[in-house]
Order: sequence, then C-alpha cells, then structure tokens
Amino acid sequence: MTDKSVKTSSGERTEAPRRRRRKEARPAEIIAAGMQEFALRGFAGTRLEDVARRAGIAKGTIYLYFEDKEALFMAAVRERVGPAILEVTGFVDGFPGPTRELLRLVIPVLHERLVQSDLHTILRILIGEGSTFPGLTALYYRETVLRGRELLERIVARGRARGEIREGAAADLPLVIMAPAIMSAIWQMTFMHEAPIPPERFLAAHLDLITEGLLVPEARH
Amino acid sequence: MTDKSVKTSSGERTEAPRRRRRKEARPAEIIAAGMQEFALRGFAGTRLEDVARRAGIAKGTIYLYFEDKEALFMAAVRERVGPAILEVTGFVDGFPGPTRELLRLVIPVLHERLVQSDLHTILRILIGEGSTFPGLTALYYRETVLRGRELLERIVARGRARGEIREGAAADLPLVIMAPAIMSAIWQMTFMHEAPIPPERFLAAHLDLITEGLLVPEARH
DNA sequence: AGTCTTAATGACCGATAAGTCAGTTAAAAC
DNA sequence: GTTTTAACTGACTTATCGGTCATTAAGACT
Repeated sequence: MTDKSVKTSSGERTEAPRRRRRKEARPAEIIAAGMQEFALRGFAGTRLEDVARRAGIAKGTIYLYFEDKEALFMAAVRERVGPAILEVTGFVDGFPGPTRELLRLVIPVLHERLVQSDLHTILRILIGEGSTFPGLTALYYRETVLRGRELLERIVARGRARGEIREGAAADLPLVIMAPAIMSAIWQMTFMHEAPIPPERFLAAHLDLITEGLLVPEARH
Repeated sequence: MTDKSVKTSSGERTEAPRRRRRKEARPAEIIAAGMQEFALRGFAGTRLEDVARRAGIAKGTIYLYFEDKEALFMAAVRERVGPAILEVTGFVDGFPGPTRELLRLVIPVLHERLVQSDLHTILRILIGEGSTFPGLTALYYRETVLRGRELLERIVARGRARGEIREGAAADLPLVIMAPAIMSAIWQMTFMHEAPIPPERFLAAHLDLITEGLLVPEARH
C-alpha cells in the first residue's frame, strides 16, 4: 500500500523495494540476531519481535526458517559448539615441549574460547535455563565440555608419561584444571559490575596455580 | 458452599475446616515453597500457582504477604544469604595452626555451603537471570561473595605473615581459591546427569591443588 | 449464640509474547 | 510483457500467568 503510493506519486523507478528475498542468507542472519538477544536476555527473556527487528525482518519470517523459538536457539547452539576445542586438541598432539609450556599455551586459549565466544552465553543459559531444554545439556556436554575434558586428560596423561605431572587428586580429575577459567567467565558475566576483575588477572592466577599445583617440583620452572 | 453442604447433610462436627488462618507461619512457608520451585525452574519459569500449591494455599494468598513475584524471590534470597560465611570467618580468626590445616578445614565447609544450601540456587538464578533483578546481584555480591572474598584474603594475609604462602599471581587474587568449589557447584547443577562426578572428587582435587599450588614448599606437608 | 475482624479463597481480568495465516509483492519462469 | 511461485509481512489469535478483588469463613470476643 505505502509502496504503491510512493511509486504512483513520485514516479521514481530507482527506489529500493521495501523487502528483499534473501533466502540463502536469512537463517544465518536470524541466528546471529538471535544469539545477540539470547546473550542479553537469556532464552525466556528473549522476544522474537526483538530478534526479528535486529535481523531487519518481520517476526513471521522467523517461522519460515525455524519451527519455533526453541528450534532457533538449538540451531544457534549447534552452529557454535564443536569447533571451539578441536583446534586446540590438534595443537596439543603436536606439541614437542615440556608440560609447563604446554599448559602456558593452552590455558590462555581456553580462557579466550570461554569468555569471548558465544560459548559463555550458551553456558549461561544452560546453567540458568537448562532444564527447559532436555537435549541441550547433553549436546553442549558432548560437543564442548567432554572435548575439553578429554583434552585436559590428554595433557595430564602426556605429562605423566614424561614424569612432569605430580600424582594426586588434582591429576586424577584433570577437569579441575579449567576451574579458574570457568570462574573467570562467570565473574565477567555476573559480577563484573559489582567488582571488576579483568580476565587477565584470573588468567595469571590460573597459570600460577596450575603450574605450581599440578607439576612435580623439577618441572615447575 | 461445599463445606456448608457437607456440614448440613452429614451433621459431622469433627471435619477439618477447608482453610486455616495461620498468619504468623505463612511467610516462611511460602518462601520455602518458593525456594523449591525456583530451584527447579528458575525465576521466570516458576509459576506462583505451583508455589501456592506446594505451600498448600491459594495463589491469591501469596499477595497477602508479598507484593509480587519478585518480592517473594528477594525475600527468599535475603533470608538465605548472609549467615553462610560469617561463622567461618569467626573460625578462621581464632585458628592457631598452620595455613595448610586451616585451608583443609575451611575449603570443605565452603564446598558444603555452596553445593548443599540454597546459595547455589540463588547463584544459578543470578547467572542465568540476574539482569532481571538490578539489585539482586549487588545484594548477593555484598552478602555472600564479598564476604567469601574477604575471608580468603584474610587467610592469605595470615599465611603470608607466617611465611607459609608463596608469592605469585594466585596469592594476589585469593578469590581464585574458590574456583574448584564454584566448578563443583555448577557441575552438580548442570552436568551431573551427563557425567556424574561426586562433589567429594572435586573437593579432593581442590584441596590437593590449593595446598600444592598456593603454599611455599616447606608448608605443604 | 451473635458479631466483628481479617486471613484466605478462587474466579476473573488483562498484559504479554509465541505462533498463525491471509494478503502483499519480489523475483523467477514462461 | 504476463503469470506463477514463494519469500515476506504484520495484524490477529490464543494460551499463559501474574496480579486483582468480591466473597467466604476462621477465630476472637462478648
């Protein structure tokens, strides 16, 4: 209606149409817009009206590509989990040096992956709203947490074989190596306004604690 | 209506009334019921209908005691934060022995406080839905996190004065001592169905890592 | 027993947001 | 150029749930 009246009144033929068909690009755009809203408001708090506006489309368009709100969220999750850890695994397998250096290289990457990617948004929604999505926790665990776990176990096994890892309850649960990074992520997400602590401080403390706490004395410096 | 008809038709006088006035006990009962629902479903996912049913009252009764849903939640939070850490602080101030022993006594308590009390429910909601409650993050930080922080700083300062704490980035951020406990709490809340890891394993790894990683060598055994 | 106060009830209201779908129109097909 | 297809739109429908309030009735008092 408005488009027609503009055409008939001004006679311009070069005006861009009010809508464009961009079927191939749409899903990714919607997912990206959705991810931003989910990051701000969590799953339940996100309105599809806002996702649509952010993506520059009408709300009904979302349903051309995703069955419902949850399907959009799951699609966004599937797109983002997975690759984050795999690259690091390859690096670890090819690393020739001492465990201490390996940890000092890997831990910063894990921090970055957790704090700066969408992974922390997903983790946040998982923690807060995971019971709403029966399959999501399993997916996230399988694609992200388990891989991280296996990576850490690989590092510890390697270090044990080289005589660089101290035996003890910490080496028996390599997962705990990640604890300061998890804490950092949660701190940034939740408490940084109350008490800003830069991620770099967490990282420095993390490296210090793990290299001192996990390695045999001869392998610490 | 039904109550009346029962009375007039059967003539029984011993039947319990359909409702009881219990004004003094109600707020606590409603809070307890609310806390259970919040634990299961988070804030947004909790329906006051379910809280009321759990408390054995009508939904409208909740509004006799709490202005709205958020007021109920905040009341529940206020009741539960605060005391959790104070007792531990007193214990630390009076402890005469080495820092290693002190850590081995305090850390298990902090785990328990976090994992088994309602604190982890509140933390969970904070992480997932904290932006819904402008004042809640501040309250939780002030009443719980900050106290825990100060406690850890006190332990580290004490240990430094006794020459038992190793200098380094970890000692400069005592907060990070808590990281494995936070991780344990999140694991129990979020991933225990995918991969059960008992809290005791986290605790053992925690103790091992911190005593090895934070203390000077002479103070480790 | 009757009266009064007020705790408690549950049917109802209205705001909200997910989902629907008839209508519009861009772009492909002919 | 015309016709057909389907991407897109946005007003509308519907279900949900927080909050409301007229009514009921418990319990204290006389």
